Amino acid sequence: MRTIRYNEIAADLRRRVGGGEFAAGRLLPSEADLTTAYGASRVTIRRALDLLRSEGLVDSRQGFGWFVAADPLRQALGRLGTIEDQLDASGVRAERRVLDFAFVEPPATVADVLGPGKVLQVRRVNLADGQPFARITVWCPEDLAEELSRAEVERSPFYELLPVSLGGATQTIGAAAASPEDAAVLLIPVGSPVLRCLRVTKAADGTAILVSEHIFPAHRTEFVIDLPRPERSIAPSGIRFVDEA
Amino acid sequence: MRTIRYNEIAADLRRRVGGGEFAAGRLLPSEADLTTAYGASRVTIRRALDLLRSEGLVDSRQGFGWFVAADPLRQALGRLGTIEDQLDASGVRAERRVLDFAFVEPPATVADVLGPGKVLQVRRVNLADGQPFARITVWCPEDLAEELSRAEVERSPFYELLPVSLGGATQTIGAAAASPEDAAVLLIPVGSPVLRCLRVTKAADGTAILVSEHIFPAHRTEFVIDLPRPERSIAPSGIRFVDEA
DNA sequence: GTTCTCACTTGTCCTATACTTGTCTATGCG
DNA sequence: CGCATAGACAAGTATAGGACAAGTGAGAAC
Repeated sequence: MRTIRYNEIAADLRRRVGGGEFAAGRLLPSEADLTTAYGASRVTIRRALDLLRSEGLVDSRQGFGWFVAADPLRQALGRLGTIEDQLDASGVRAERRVLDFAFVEPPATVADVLGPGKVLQVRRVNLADGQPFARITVWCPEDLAEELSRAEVERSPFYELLPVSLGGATQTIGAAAASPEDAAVLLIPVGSPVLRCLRVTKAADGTAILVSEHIFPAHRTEFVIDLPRPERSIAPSGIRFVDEA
Repeated sequence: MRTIRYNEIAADLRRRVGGGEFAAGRLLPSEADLTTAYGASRVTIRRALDLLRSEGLVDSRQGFGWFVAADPLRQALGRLGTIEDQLDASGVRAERRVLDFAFVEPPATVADVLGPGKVLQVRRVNLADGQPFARITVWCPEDLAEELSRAEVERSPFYELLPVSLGGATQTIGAAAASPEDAAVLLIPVGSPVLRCLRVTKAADGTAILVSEHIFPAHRTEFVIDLPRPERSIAPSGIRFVDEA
């Protein structure tokens, strides 16, 4: 009975990865180490690892190594994506409607982050299956927003329109009572609870390029955060608690 | 197991900063001191410090030094920790008060997660500097809670009392209006906005062992989440958006 | 008081080494 | 032809060690 070597190795690695020997986010031994450990050639080891990658179990970065991938669902949604993407992924028809498109002096809180100077302020409402879903205000520095048109902003998310590569974001989640504007746009009573998310998006070089405020009606929305096993994860999960009092 | 040195150093510094060894606003040892202390090169030390800066824990000024970031309550843990730890770390006196301690039939939503059978239900209020800060209800399966006393629960967080190793948690963050019970405990008006966090904690083997509901008054609290740069992150942060409608 | 100097700090660049994955070729075996 | 071994090279990463510029702060000199 002839067995396929890389399938054996893949099965063994699958067991080790799934069995928690390598927890999410941790590095696997290098291909060279695995070569000696399994007594197989590097090509064979790589075929086994490629198999595991195609299953979404592990991933690699050149020059760095192989590591255990997070839960595929988490992975897909954990990236810096738009809410529309996430809705699309769950089969909900998402729609954007621009209420307001103007270059203005930013509010103080926005100026603190983006620096002085005029900004493009876009007010939008997002609809999911025709229902108002989120009231969004985006502020973007004037020099980055020069080329943007109202139609473009209505059609595509900001992330796709800006001519810079994104570096990450910090999001603050809080609760608040719906303001009259929120209530009018979201079709909810004034004072009813809403989730308020303030997101600061940074470019790859670390400069803040986008500030956005998302208001969600509480009854329709919630955030889910996975806190990884504390001691095992390379990247800290990044949730922290803040008192703004 | 391969490890990345700057990640280890960052983890150690994170612990020292969060643990109060360096008080808010205080200077950290200079990079030169840290290189000798950790036996690493300056490049490595700086990568660790840059990591901590990206998390908002520390900051630096040329010619001056590295210091713990200004906002005292921002220097939280990130890890799967208790809110009390995070308050302690920032010098706020945290206090737990048990309101209710009973073995009961769980609500349906809790039974869905923990399975059938009686559970220990503990209602608590957390105080920060004497002010009610969070209203917490914890449900724990009866067989795990047999040895727990009311005094123990008042004294220590659940995480330290359970005889199992923790595997991670999933936390849901939503907004709601304060119920009469919330209002009475937190000293806020009925109907005012609150943050409602439902956390399911799992053991290392993946079985759910704890369900807890945390109610925070909106005006005092918010969550901060860092979404890392997509392509550089090993373990995605794992925030996802859900629609519960 | 003001100004200067000097020690010390971080910010930014460089070179160099070792190690990793990504990709390719050549070869043997059934 | 698929599977395996062996090797070579490119590209990326981690770390060490160094050099220099620029900012800070305290004390000396005036």
